[in-house]
Amino acid sequence: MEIPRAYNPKETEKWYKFWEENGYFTPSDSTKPAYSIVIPPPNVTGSLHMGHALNNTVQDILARFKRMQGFNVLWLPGTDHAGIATQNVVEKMLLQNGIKREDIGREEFLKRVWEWKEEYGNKIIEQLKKLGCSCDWTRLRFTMDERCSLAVKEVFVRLYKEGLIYRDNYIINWCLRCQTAISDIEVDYKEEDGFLYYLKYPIKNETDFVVVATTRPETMLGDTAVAVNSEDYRYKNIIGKTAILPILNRELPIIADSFVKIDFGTGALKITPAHDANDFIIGKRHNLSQIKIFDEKGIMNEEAGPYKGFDRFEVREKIVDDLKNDELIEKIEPYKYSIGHCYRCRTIIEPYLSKQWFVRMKPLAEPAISVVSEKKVEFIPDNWKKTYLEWMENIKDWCISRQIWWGHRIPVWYCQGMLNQECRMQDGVIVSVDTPSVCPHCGFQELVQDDDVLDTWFSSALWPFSTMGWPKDSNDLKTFYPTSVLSTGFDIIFFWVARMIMMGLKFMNDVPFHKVYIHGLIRTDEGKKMSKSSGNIIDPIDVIERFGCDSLRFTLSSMLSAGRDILISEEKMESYRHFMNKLWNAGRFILMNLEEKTMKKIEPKTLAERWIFTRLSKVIDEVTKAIDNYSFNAASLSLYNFVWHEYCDWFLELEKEELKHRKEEVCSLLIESFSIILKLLHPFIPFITEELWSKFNKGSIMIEEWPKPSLYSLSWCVEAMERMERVKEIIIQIRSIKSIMGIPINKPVDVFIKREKPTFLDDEIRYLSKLGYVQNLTIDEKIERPKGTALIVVFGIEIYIMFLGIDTKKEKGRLIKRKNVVEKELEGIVNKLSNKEFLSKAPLSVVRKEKRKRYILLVEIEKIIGAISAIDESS
RNA sequence: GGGCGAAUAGUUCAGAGGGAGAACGCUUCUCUUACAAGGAAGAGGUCGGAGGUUCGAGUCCUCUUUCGCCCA
Repeated sequence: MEIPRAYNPKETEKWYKFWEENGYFTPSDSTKPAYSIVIPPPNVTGSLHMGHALNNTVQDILARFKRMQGFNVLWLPGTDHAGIATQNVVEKMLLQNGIKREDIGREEFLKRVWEWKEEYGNKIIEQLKKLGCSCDWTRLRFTMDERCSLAVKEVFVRLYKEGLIYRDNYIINWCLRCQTAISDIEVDYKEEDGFLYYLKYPIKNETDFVVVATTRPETMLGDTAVAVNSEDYRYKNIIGKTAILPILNRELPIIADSFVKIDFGTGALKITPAHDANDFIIGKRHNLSQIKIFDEKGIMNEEAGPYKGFDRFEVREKIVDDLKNDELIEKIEPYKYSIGHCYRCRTIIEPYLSKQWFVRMKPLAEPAISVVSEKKVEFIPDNWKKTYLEWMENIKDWCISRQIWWGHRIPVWYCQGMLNQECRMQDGVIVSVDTPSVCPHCGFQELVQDDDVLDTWFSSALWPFSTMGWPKDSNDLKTFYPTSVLSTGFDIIFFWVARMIMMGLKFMNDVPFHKVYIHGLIRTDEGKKMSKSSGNIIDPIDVIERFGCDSLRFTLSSMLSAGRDILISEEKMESYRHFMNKLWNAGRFILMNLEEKTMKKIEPKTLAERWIFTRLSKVIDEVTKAIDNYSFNAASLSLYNFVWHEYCDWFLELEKEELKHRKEEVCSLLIESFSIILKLLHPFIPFITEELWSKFNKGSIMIEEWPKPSLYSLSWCVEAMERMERVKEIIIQIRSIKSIMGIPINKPVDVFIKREKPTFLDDEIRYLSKLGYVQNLTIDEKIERPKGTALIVVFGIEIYIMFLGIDTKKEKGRLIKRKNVVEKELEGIVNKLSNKEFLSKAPLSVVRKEKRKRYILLVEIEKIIGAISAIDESS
């Protein structure tokens, strides 16, 4: 049978449809042990980037591997509604037609978002299919679908009833562009160049001033106190006095608080409880009033007096000018300070006093800390555990309400009547899974639902069980929860992993997954982050088009060493595409020799056969262990090297000769060995392996059984390995010496081996003649160095190669060079072996090994010296 | 300021107590009957620095330099 000369990935990628149509992605046999993974749901607005490609390649390798190992595998896919991001996308689209979301209202806007989702939201799903992902698409989920929404409401209500969700006026992070609160971890802090302004506040009824330092002078308008540290002798006498806020002439008590750092600025701190998180806490401690000076858009309100109506940053300049005029600025120093930005839109975040919903985290965090310290959830690599624990131990309450429209509407209604004591006690708050028609407290019929929606991560936190049917008691939950492993990047350990663990423990009474595999970031070959703005993005879909999906996957997996960033380049993709071509051609070679597909079970016969099946057993073992340990790079590289440099370079070459004599047997062995190789490679490169498999075998490789090492006797294996290593080494040396002598590799030579004849098998002699181009081989213990030969010593065996008209100068030079190398090595060994402590303290096996090495090197040196003096004598 | 990680061949990385390795790149030879996206041979490294533990240290410990990331 003939297949194309060159590997064409496009031809192989058709198999995806076949797998899906045959239902191979759907778990079917519940008698098998379960293995489950939930996909980290990509944003519904997203398109596949290299990070997705990496993460999903990992999951697919595991899913396919476990499926072949006989597990009932569920890989549950889905997408995330991505509240703010999606709302932004649809808003932008509407704006192109001049429509603002406020123009069409909430209901209509949401309708448009859903329409958008139906039309464009499946892009990334299609891309995952292109990547070969074996997800169970019959269970495709969306964080906003009915099932997940129900879970969200249920969780909210239960947490509220337990007092773990509360509503409070608090300093939150307000994004002026997104027009919503965001949580603490959604704020990125960046160092920026700014100024430290020293403002002089007069002290009431005195001529003196207290000088406060601030980076945000405009916030003075909201100041309600000045604080100093009671330990600070400079200020001891002013505690209890009153300062006068310039411009507004507000009276500010001067208070003492240990939070104030004596050595920062002047040691006196202006307190703005409504616009700074620390000041807010100090304000609470001292019962200070909270004055908001600007609205949600950053525009000054009436509290700002003369500055009303201006933007907050304009006000900064104005105030500084005005204070300068009044000589109330002592100095302005350049100052680097860390400032928060919205992680989504980069806008500077304002700490803002606002009424929001919060989750009380401490009680949820405690059990989530235990399961990780007790290794019920294991991080791979292990060091992420520390990051996780540190964050969890210092966790703060989670602000979950968002002032946007797209998302899970908070299941809270406010009674507009508050007719009785009970209702007033509850502040008219009704929390319910189902939409209430009357107030359960007072029976009033006018109820208004909370406008806000929940943080998208709130629904993501429930993902491992909401997707499986919770709060119903579903079969999927019984079978597949807890999941086996979660694969993700370290950037969302706090956002997502931690919250899933907390929610899983709270509502399922069990961890959501046993292992968390954390992979590195994809970077460019220069180690830079890929980003749209630097234009250095490598698009996985583009790579798949050009190099094939399997090349991409194999590139990623071969670089996937736990916890390390991955630098990719087109060069690498290309080199792994070469590997695909190599594999393709190995298959092609076997096919070309095949007369019929039927394979008989044949025992390996020749040395090369015994050797390759021994090696294969070892490789099966290595690869299985490597995948089990998440060492994807070790698994792929071990397969790469085995296939290319052992199977193709040696085994196939040697079997070419065998094919001439025992075709049927050899074909069976070729198919058997190659089929095992294909199976081992299948989780990494599913398409090419399926395509090649289909040429030799019936059925799909996807549902084949994972190979197990063959059981051969140890001595059989050891002998095959040793002999093969020896004959390979002799061949390599013969080639090398020919190359040095400037003789073509394939020029036949006569070779003499000083050994008893029976120490070499016929197989070995044939291999020497085939791959070493040895013409006449003499094996005899009594050989004395024949004239006109070059010497090599392999594992202590003297071997002479006859060259007509040998260049004795070159040969002498070569021998001297070799002698130097061997002498140096020998010196080290001799030193070791003459060290008494080494002899007495090192393990016996090591000592024995060193002695053996010494012996072999001594023999080689002796022979080399002999050869050199023979050259000297004859010249 | 606290934490984590990295530093090994020109490049990207593996190796985690007993012979410094791979891939890519480079040099030379080679269109050989599966594959020139191939084959063969080669050059290239005081394993960031200093100390220590050990019979023995890329490998373990301490300190240090440089770079990267996270948290405050």
